[in-house]
Amino acid sequence: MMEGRKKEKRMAILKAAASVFSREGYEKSRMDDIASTAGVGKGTIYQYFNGKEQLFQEMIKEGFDAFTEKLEQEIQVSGNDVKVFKKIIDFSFQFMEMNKDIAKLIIRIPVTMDYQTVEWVHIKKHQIIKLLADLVRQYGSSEVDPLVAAHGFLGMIVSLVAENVFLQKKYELDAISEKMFYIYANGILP
Amino acid sequence: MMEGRKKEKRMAILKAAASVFSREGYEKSRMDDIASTAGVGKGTIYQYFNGKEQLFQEMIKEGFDAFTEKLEQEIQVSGNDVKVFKKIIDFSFQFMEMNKDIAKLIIRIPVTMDYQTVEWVHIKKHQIIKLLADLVRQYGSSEVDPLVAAHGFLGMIVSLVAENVFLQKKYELDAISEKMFYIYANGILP
Amino acid sequence: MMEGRKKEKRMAILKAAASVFSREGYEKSRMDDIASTAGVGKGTIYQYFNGKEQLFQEMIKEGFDAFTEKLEQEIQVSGNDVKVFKKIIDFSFQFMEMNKDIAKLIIRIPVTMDYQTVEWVHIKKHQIIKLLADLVRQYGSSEVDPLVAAHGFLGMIVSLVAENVFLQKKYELDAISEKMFYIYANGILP
Amino acid sequence: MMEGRKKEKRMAILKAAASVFSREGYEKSRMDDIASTAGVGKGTIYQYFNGKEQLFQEMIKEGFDAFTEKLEQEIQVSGNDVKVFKKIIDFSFQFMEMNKDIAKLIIRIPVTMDYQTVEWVHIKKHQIIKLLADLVRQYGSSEVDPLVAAHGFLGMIVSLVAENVFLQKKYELDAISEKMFYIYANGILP
DNA sequence: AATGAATGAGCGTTCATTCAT
DNA sequence: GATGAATGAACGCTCATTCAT
Repeated sequence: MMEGRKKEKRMAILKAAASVFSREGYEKSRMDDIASTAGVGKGTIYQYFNGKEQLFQEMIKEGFDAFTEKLEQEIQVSGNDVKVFKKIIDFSFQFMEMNKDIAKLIIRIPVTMDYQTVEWVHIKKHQIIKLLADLVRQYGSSEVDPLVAAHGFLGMIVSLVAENVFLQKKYELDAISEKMFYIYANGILP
Repeated sequence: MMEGRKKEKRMAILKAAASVFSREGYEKSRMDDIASTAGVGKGTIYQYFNGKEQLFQEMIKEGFDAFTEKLEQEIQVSGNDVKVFKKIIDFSFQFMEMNKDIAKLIIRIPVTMDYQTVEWVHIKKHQIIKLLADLVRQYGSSEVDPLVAAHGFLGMIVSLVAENVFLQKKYELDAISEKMFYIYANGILP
Repeated sequence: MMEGRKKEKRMAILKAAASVFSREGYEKSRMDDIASTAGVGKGTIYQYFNGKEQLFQEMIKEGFDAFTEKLEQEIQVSGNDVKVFKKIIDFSFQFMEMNKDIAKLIIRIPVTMDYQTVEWVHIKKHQIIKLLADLVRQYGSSEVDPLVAAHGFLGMIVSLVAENVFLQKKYELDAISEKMFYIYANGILP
Repeated sequence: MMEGRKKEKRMAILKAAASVFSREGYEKSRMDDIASTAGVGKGTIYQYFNGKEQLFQEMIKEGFDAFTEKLEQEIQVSGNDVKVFKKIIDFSFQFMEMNKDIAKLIIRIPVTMDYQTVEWVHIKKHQIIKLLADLVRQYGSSEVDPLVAAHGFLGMIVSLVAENVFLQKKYELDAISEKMFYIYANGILP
């Protein structure tokens, strides 16, 4: 019971934090603003988090973990097929579409964020890259360098997600996804 | 003469700004720090720029313009050959390697920057994408969507440049460039 | 019974308050800390006291009253002899040694304490001074001003008690007491 | 010139600090208040002092140093006579009368003040006590313990100064001084 | 033109107090 | 009665900007 209430309030604060941080950026975000967005008093935030910085970190970590976890599930349920890359693109587009706040913040972790968090994100990102590199090894030509290919794949996705997330221009994500997969699979040469 | 002196001082401030902003991030950078790095008094900056925000904008704009300008030259001097993409990758790597300060800031324009600057950067980026899309139309298969391909290309470059710029891990850029070009040209499939 | 329980809890809070206030000073003491030291919930304190300030006042008052009461007893049981001053010194040293928390706070009532409490302490102090002045009148030379002599006596005691209470340097209180009494009785001149 | 201006402003801040700290106590004093009392902006204080704590320390130190310095002069110019104790009492009364702000603070250094400052004050106080003990050795009976006598002397002075400083009751300091000297010299016994 | 001392708006955080359970 | 989660007023300090020199 009690536990449920506390979990709920914690989630409300995290959600408000994601919204405000993503709209204002870390430095310009005010704890006041996050508190009133979450519908709690300013002091309440400090019952759940040590301070602004830890609040930011927790939010990023939970968001990124949710993405990674679901991405891994997605990969596992996909059959043994190169189409897994298409699935990944689709999933990424959908996840980021549904979690724009977190997406914005993950794509551009403030350069000034403490070294620990930056490093944490870096490690997480490389876990994803390793995952992708393994898939490239499995389905790709032996001519391609798996790590470079994985990096490139992630870069492509991020570039298009960013376009969608930051600029509020709606693309037909399905069509884009298909086209991007084609390019990644076959290259641009005739 | 006088003009020359002023230009010099302006450049000194811009250079100092790039260094400090890139090291500290926009919000944590202090005008004091930029002034002493530039070797001028704090008040002097306000003789050349309206304030912190405009200083940041001018710096970004000049940096990005320099990149775009030289990129266009590079494209024009490159022969009529698909190898132009390889040249672009090489050029990007080199430019970013030599202008890491600007590179960092361009890659992660603070989310908080005013809408005008974000929009300005967006327009500039799309000029580059159009340029790239034209090249795709010229040398690529008719099966690929030129805009998506251009986006993907830029994403790949940025992803690898970011790795190099932020993490101080030195890659052998030449080798990476070659591998990336192969993937972009032929895709990952066997 | 109920009454007994309440009294006990009240005493526990007062004791905890004396300990914390004396260790941290009035302003730096936190009600949280006092509550947990007393082994009660934070809200419980407010069932027994109006707030932080009143808690402090009650504690001081009870401590001071205990001192004055016992001091008066001590004086009454002492025979009709100038040695009563020696007894007073001994008693003060012993009392303060056993109630260091209260001693610290009485010696240095925070300047910020509300005027009422300061005035209350002042009145109590002057009751003691009157008591002492009467003794001076009784046993001292007619040349000395009883009030000034009483003030001086108290000052001497406080000065030495403070040294002992604040600095944790253990003096041989008996020896000191003897020496101080000699000086007060005979003066420093040969 | 410039130096003069800066020194003046520094002094103005120190004076305002003494006034506010002595009226409100350390913790309740607000930097805002000190600034406006000094007639400067809040930020200006931070150009001259590192923060609230250092401001308090500097003020105490300069005040105490001024007292000690002048006290030593007073002792030296006093002839070789037991009357030096009378001079010390007079001087102390006068100094504290003219520097009530500092006097209040010296008498009751907040218990919570950082250990360094408390220790610094303690050392200074013991320098004075040594000075007094030497005088007792010089002019007093061989029967008295010089250190205890010095402590007692200081205690007497402080007790009466405190009465005067805190309670704004004006005594005829000259008369008190004479009476106190008599007691200290001859004791209270007939 | 160049400077840097002065300024004060702005914000993260603490903690005494309240009140629903 | 007893509790402790929630609250928000309060304050020290920072730093972009101004302006007298």
